[in-house]
This record gives sequence, C-alpha cells and structure tokens, in this order.
Amino acid sequence: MVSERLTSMSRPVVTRFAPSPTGYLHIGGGRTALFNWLYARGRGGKFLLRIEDTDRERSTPEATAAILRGLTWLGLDWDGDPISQFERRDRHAEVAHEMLRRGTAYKCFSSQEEIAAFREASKASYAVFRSPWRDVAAENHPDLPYVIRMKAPQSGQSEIKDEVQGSVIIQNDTLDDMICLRSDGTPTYMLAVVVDDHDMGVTHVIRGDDHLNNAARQQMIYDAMGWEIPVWAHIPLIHGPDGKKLSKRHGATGVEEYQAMGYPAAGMRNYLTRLGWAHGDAEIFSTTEALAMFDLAGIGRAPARLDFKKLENTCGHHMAAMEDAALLHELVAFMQVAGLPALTDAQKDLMSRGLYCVKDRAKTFHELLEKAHFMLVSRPIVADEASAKSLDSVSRGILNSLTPQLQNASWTKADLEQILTNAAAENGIGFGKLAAPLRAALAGRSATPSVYDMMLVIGQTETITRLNDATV
RNA sequence: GGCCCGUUCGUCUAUCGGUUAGGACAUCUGGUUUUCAACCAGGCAAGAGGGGUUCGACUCCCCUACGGGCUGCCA
Repeated sequence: MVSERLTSMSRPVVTRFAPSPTGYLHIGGGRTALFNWLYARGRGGKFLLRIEDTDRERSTPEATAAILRGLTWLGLDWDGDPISQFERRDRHAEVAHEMLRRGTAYKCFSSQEEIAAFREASKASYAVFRSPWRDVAAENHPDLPYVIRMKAPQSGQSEIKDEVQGSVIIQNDTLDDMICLRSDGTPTYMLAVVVDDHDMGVTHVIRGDDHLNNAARQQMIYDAMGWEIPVWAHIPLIHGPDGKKLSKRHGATGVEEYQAMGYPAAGMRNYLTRLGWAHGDAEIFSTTEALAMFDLAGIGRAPARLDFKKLENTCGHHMAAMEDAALLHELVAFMQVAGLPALTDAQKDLMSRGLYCVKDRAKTFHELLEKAHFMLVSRPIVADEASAKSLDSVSRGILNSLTPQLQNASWTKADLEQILTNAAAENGIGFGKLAAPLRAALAGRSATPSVYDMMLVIGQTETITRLNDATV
C-alpha cells in the first residue's frame, strides 16, 4: 500500500462525486459517493458534486434530479452547488489550447474515416493508432477540421500510485495520443475530468476501478499542465448476489428502489460502508463512528457482492436504535416514496406514542408498518386468516369475561399483567392461549407487539371497544 | 488479441512470514419466550490450482485457471 503523499496531507481534503446524468443513482455510484463523503467529512474536508453532462444526447435534468434525491436520501450532503461539466466547456477548450502552446498537444487532421479504416486494417494486431500529424509543423497544416491530441510519451512507463490498488505500472507504448478536444471544439471526458478536478481543487479521487487505466492517461495531462496529481483510490465495483456485474436482473440497482423497499437510510449507509471496506471487526456503527473510522487503507481490492440478508440485519439494528421522532419522520417520507396513503394526524399521534414497541421488531419500514397495524386500523377490525383461527367461541367467551375487570383497571402495565395472567390461570390455559385471541381482537394480526404494549398504546376505551367488537 | 486489476467459510471480511486462520450475516442444534422480532449457548463452514523463495507461507515471486476492467472524436 502506498502511503499518502506529504503534499496532500498538508492541505485540506477535497473529494468529489461525478455522476453522469443518464439515469437514476446506481447503488454502486451511491457507495462511491458515500466513500468520498466519508473520507472528506471525516477529515473536515469538502465533498463536491460535479454532473458530467457533456454527453448532450443522454443527459437529462430529470436524471440529475433523481441523482440528487438519491444522495439526499442517503444523507450525503455536498458543498456548494453541483457543477455542470458542460457549462465549463470553454475552460476545457482553453486548457487544450494551452497544451498546444506548450507543445504538449498537437493538432491532428486525420478524419474519423481514416481512423476507422486504420482500425479495420489492424484488427488482428490491435495496434494503437499513431497520428501522422504528431510532428508536423504548423506551416504545413491543411485548412481542415482537426482534433487536439495529447502528445503522450511513447516509451517508458507510467506509474499510478493508488491507495487501494498499490503501484500500477502501465507501459506508455500501449497508449495512443488521446483526443482532448474534438473537431467540433468540445472537450472529451479525459480532458474535462482532469481540468475540473484540478480547478475544483480535488485532492483525492475516489472512483470505480473501471477508471484505473484512465488514470495513467489523465496523469499525462496533469504533467502537461504542470499540475499536481491527486491521490488516487480506485475502488472495486459492486456485484450482484451471483457475482456478476450488478444489473436489473438482480432486482434493485437504483438507490431509490432501496428506499422504496423500506430500508432505513442509516442502515443502508452502514451496510454500504461495510461493503468493500472493513475496520477490524466493526460491523454495526453509527454514521459518526463511520466518519471517525473510515480510511482508504481499509478498502478491499475485490468486488463485493450485495447480500440482502445482511442488509436487512444491519437495517434492523438501526431501526431499533433510531429516535422515535426521527423514525416517524423517515417513515412518512418512505410512505410517500412507496406510494402509500399518508398518515393522518391521529395516526401520527398514536405512532409517536407506540413506536417504541414496534421499532425493535422490524428491519424495514414495510415490516414496521405491518407491526404497527394495530395503531393504524380503524374499527371494525377485520382479523386476517391466521389470527382469525384463534377467535373461536371459547376464546371469545374468555375475552368477554375480561371486560369488567378491564373497566376497573388502572391501566398500568403491572395492573394489566395481573389481570391477564389471572384470567389465563382461571381458565386453565397458558398465557399464549390468551394472547392469541387478544391479538386477533386488538390488531387483527397474529404477529404484533406485546399485548400489554398494544393495550397501553391504544388506551382503555379503545381496548374494551375492540374486545367487544370481537366477542359479538 | 494486448494491457491492467482481482481470487480467505455460502456472503461481507480480519490477518499485513510463525494464529487451533478471528468476527459478522446466512444456515443448523438446543435454550428462553406472549406471536413476530430479538436474545443466550453451541455446531457446520475458507486461503482457486501448480511451482518457487524461506527454518517457516493465506501473507513475497512466477505460471495456470476463473472473474472483472480498459483498449471511442462515450462518460
């Protein structure tokens, strides 16, 4: 592992996330953003956003909005306004021309047809294209459209000092003179990233390892302009459960889909942080703890597979640990995204009083809602198939006999406990046999919080009314 | 084809030349229990294959296999 360069350690960290606005925020992109965010924020640095919208055909404002929504949901905040790469095209062109002046780039008049013909002819050898214009003096240039190509070294090697991949050596003769400025005057990606990262003061480039090879060429631009090369950290991509590249076939690929599936953002952050990164045995941790622990050295080099079981488990821990108010707030947002009807004020009120007894039994918001059903239904309560079985004539009779005692109860947990255990004993049944019909009557479900908690939450009047409903 | 990266239990991973290869999720067995969730105790389970280097390799080097990436006037 290469240690961080001194120059970079002496200035504040600036990272960035640079998505192409061609669709929703991919879960892999979300993790890349998270790593950048953790690294910068954990060090008091800046986390910037750049929208790589130079591909005018595929870029849409809707996609940009979706990406920002995804980041916001994940809790990743960025500094300043997102930067549009497209709007910086003049600056990119300016740098290309500066390279021309410096002699580190040249005008190439080869047409796309000529290049295509070269590729066709050298299909077998896969030779790299060598422009015949590399060393042609300006006075011999024709009056034709041209591109500006990087005058890259053709021998020797380039070293990428990568914090994750270690030292990576690329032979310079395998690289062609990449195009920096197209014949229509627009910049290519390779030029634009370097110029933007430099101008934005990015100190650490943390991105997918599909860019590892690109780093060698990008370094050449930094060198050509005399700019300082940032610290590289190329992280492996996320794969589906079967080890293949994550695709729609695997289910959810978009961050917002995970929100709709009901995973709490804190759990998602925790899980995603641990996916491809480790710090000893740390598994369940808060974002504050993650910020303190996160480092580049802990990032693994192999692609990690998404494991929904572990995601759920992680989310369960966070769900239980969340403050009631925050949990309710996130639940409301979730219901909106999932297209569920909004909670009424009465429901919210009940929920804020009863969340304590459901949050540690759920791993997703869908489960939370299911467990909270007793707070959300309105009478008459219809017992579902499983719970209806426990409402036979015998148990109805027992429930009915409970009513007078409940009417006189002080409605504390201790009091209710005494009434119910006595009732079970008097009827010669185990407590479980009594709890089942109570669940059916109070919630219409067989999987619910403790019967005591339900009674406490909905209150005396409502409890008795529901029992009466069930016994008629 | 060329170049680059990767490969520890089913999964996420720890290990940075000497460990009974550890933890977590999942799974299995028992316990607890008021259903669900949880909890407690325990079990199963791993260094891709082959060569080196070394007193000693999961760890360092090479080869092979498999997976991934790059090889655009896409990003």
